[in-house]
Amino acid sequence: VVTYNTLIDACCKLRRIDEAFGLFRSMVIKGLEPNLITFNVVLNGLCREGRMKETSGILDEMSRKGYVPDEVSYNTLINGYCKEGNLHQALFLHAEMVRNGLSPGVVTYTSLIDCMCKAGNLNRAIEFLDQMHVRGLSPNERTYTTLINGFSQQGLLNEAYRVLDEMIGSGFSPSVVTYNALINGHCLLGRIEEATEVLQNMDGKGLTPDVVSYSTIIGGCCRNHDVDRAFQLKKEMDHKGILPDAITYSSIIRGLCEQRRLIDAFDVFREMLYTGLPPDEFTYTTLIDAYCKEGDLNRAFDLHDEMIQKGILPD
RNA sequence: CUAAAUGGGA
Repeated sequence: VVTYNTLIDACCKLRRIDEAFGLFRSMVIKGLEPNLITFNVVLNGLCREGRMKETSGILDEMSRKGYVPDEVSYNTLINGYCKEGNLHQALFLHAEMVRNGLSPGVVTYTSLIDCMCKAGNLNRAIEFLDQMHVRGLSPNERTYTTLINGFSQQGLLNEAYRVLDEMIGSGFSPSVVTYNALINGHCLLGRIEEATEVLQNMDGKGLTPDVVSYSTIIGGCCRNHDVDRAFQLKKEMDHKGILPDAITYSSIIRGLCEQRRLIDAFDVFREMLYTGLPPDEFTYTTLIDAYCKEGDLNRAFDLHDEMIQKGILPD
């Protein structure tokens, strides 16, 4: 059963949920009883795909077999509904888990805080943080990072840094993710200089900027119509041995398209192919959109066909 | 063996 659970989980994480279901069903055929973890893994697979409707069927199947959802099950579902933007259902499940005698833990609260942040309701996020303290729970590094990201996304950098201080004061070391959230906050305000400073200060904290750190700033430069600076940063990445990914490339392509530099954009696209990085749906959509806007429908259709041929489905 | 946080398109 453990082997199956591991395999099913791996399929879910690779977004091969159909194979996951195949394995799940074949367990029963082989006479293996799925356990609570199996069900949790399957629930998580559905949640990750945004297939929340299908979770009730699995929950029914669970209860038919006599399994009662545990904290992990609830956290999985709460997070799924949060990502879907269904705050109501997330809060309902939070109440239900308490009603069923389960104690929401730090993971539950971090999900709810993230949910509120993404909904732009930072006051509500802080309320949950306070509620955690009342219940004797301590936020962890991820909880703080979630909040810092929430404030950064809203352009409330002072608040974000206040949380950072609190985080450090509580004995936590900000991670690369924490700093990346702050970098993004600076970029969203168009303050690329500051973002770059944060990036540079990371080294002194014993942290190495990663592909996200760079892609964030590259995206920020492109939004500011400064593609040249984006190229500079891309060079710096190459120099440091940080491998760009599809997002890094798509950001640059997007910046070039916006400047109507479609020839350059296509060159970058070719470089991407050349380095063996598979473009994804976003990359294609960016280019197709740009060619359409230029009235070059032939190239747009060529790319459309190319993406289908590569098994990337247009949406 | 399962749950929470950071970057790109329309």
